[in-house]
Amino acid sequence: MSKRTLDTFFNPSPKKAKISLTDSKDAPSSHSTYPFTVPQLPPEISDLLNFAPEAEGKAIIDQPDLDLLYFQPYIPGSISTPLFEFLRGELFFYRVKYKIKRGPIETDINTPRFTTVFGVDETSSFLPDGSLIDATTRKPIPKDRYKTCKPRPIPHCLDLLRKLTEAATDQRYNFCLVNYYATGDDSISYHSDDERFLGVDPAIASFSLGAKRDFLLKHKPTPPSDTKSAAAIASETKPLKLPLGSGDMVLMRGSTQGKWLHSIPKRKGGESGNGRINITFRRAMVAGGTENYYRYNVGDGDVMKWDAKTKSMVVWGEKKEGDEVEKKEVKAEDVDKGYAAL
DNA sequence: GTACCTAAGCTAT
DNA sequence: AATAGCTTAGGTA
Repeated sequence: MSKRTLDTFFNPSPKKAKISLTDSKDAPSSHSTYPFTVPQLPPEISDLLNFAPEAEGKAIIDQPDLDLLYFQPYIPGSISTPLFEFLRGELFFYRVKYKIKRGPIETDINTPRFTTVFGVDETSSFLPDGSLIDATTRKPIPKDRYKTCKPRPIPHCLDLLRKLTEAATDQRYNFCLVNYYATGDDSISYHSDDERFLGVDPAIASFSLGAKRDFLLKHKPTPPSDTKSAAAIASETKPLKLPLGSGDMVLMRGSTQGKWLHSIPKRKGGESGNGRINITFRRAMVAGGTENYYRYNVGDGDVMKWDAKTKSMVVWGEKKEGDEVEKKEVKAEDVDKGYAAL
């Protein structure tokens, strides 16, 4: 005879039967374009994200054409390190390689940072099942809309941050770029995120997690002018240095991208070895933006994943013999506007 | 202040 | 956008 109790007789188990893993609210994010699934944030992190921003944003508008809002920090201090370690440990990254030609000499560039990207431009949107529809007609997109990439939906863990950031900054974002700077040798040189496909005066929210790194901004060179004072030129030339700490967020808006350059320079010692993650949210308006971001932030190289044992990014998944993957070469001419990081 | 050393910044390719 | 190689800045004794 069964040992079934009265209690279980009158309270039959509610689980097992119907609730599948993929329906569950805390199911990992998966998609045909992901090399592996990405877990959702543990509650001890996501619960506290709702208390962000921890500090009020401070406007930095005291220089010509500069419009920043600096949250120091934005992410509560109690979760910035756990969030950093979660993302470093759970996301897939790429070390993009390409060639540049300087005069007659061709040089191999090994991008000095790890990157990954999610999102799709305003002309398309993802359905819950992961398929892409046209944003206007709500019908499946034409097969040739994205010729060189397969857009990836933003995983839940990053999409939560995206939504909170939209609310806090009164802006909309459809792309999430993530960069990992493993040591002080990783960097990004001066550039602007002023691609045409972002539209005029784009707003870009940039989060820092992990090791502290200097963020340098300087005005773009201005055409010579007789009417400009030496002091005015000096103020446009002097770089501004923000010591970005874990949890900080910088919202760059208005004419900032059009008129200023920014970089994360290489650094000796100190922060080296701890690693820093940068997350940017931005809004691409046309399909060309999607092609560009995937080409230069995913590329066609190996998938990399954090290895806790060696405390480093290692190639994920072993290639078996006999299934060589064909790789396309990136042309130097296409690279100039390719990167958009910080 | 001065000499020395290293990190940071600049620029042509 | 990245780097090498050079110049300048900054710290230390």
